[in-house]
Amino acid sequence: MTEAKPISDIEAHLGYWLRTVSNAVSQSFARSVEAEGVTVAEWVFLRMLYDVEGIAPSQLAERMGMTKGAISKLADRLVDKELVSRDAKADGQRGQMLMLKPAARQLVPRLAALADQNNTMFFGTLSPEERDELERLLRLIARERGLSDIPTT
Amino acid sequence: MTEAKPISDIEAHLGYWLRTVSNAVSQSFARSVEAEGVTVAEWVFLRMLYDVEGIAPSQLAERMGMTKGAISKLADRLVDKELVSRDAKADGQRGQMLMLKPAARQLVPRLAALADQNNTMFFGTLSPEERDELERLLRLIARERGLSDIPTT
DNA sequence: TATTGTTATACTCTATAACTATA
DNA sequence: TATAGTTATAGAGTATAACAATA
Repeated sequence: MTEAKPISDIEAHLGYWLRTVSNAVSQSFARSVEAEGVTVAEWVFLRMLYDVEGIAPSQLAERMGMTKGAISKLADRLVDKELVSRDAKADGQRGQMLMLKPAARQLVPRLAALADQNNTMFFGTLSPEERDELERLLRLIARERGLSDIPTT
Repeated sequence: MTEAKPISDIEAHLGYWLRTVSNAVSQSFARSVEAEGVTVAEWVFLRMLYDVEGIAPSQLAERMGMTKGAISKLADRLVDKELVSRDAKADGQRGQMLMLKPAARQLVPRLAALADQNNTMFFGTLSPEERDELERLLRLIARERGLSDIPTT
């Protein structure tokens, strides 16, 4: 029989569980918003636009940690769905302006409710203190590693 | 100006940060194992096979939370790379047997080292107690939601 | 004939890089 | 002529479902 050399994976576990739980949460959420006709990435896109008057694709790309190309494609879909408008910036400014259309302003709160529902399903078993701690640790890592420091609130 | 109705997203935050951090960890790890010629999913696949003598594709699919089709495709790639063997089960048993080839037995510990390195990079700023707590909370959620209760160790 | 596995199809996500438009 | 954005290409991941093989 082949000897399985034991691998020290105390730390590897953390990455493993993080990925496992995150994927499950995202997949579940994807199913839940599917009925509203959007994907998870589209939800994040819309959610970000909800809090601002308008934003340039390049800026959104930075905030979402995606490339210009990816944002462009996402924007295409959302424009097709009549949820987002894409206009040239005013006067002497170069570039574009992405904005939510009225339909999306109504949609986002519904999606947010689904997000809450989904999160309750997964994190509801944790105590409020545990949830706070989990969020604190995740934000800590995000900040340390320079990940999007978007408030999102 | 458009009124941005405030959305209660205390809980939505948790899912958001979870996804953000998890994606960053996975992407970073993907880059790191790319040099060894494997993807993250392939790493998980190989890691699972490392601890067993052999396993049926169907069983692996269940453990990895993937469909048969996805496992089949993954297995194809790994067989092409000469890292995994795919043989009919012995005697009267139906189905197949996936096993690591010797090259993979040497590879997995190297990948595990990269995983440790990657995890240290992301979780190293947390104290040991915080890391334990993070893992405890993630495992708790995974168990509650019936996610793969694989020890992985 | 169930069960196991493969193949075909399709879509999202992501990245890179070449290309276009314009202030 | 930089900069902003689009388009083309490609590969990974995932899912569904039709199909094949076999104990």
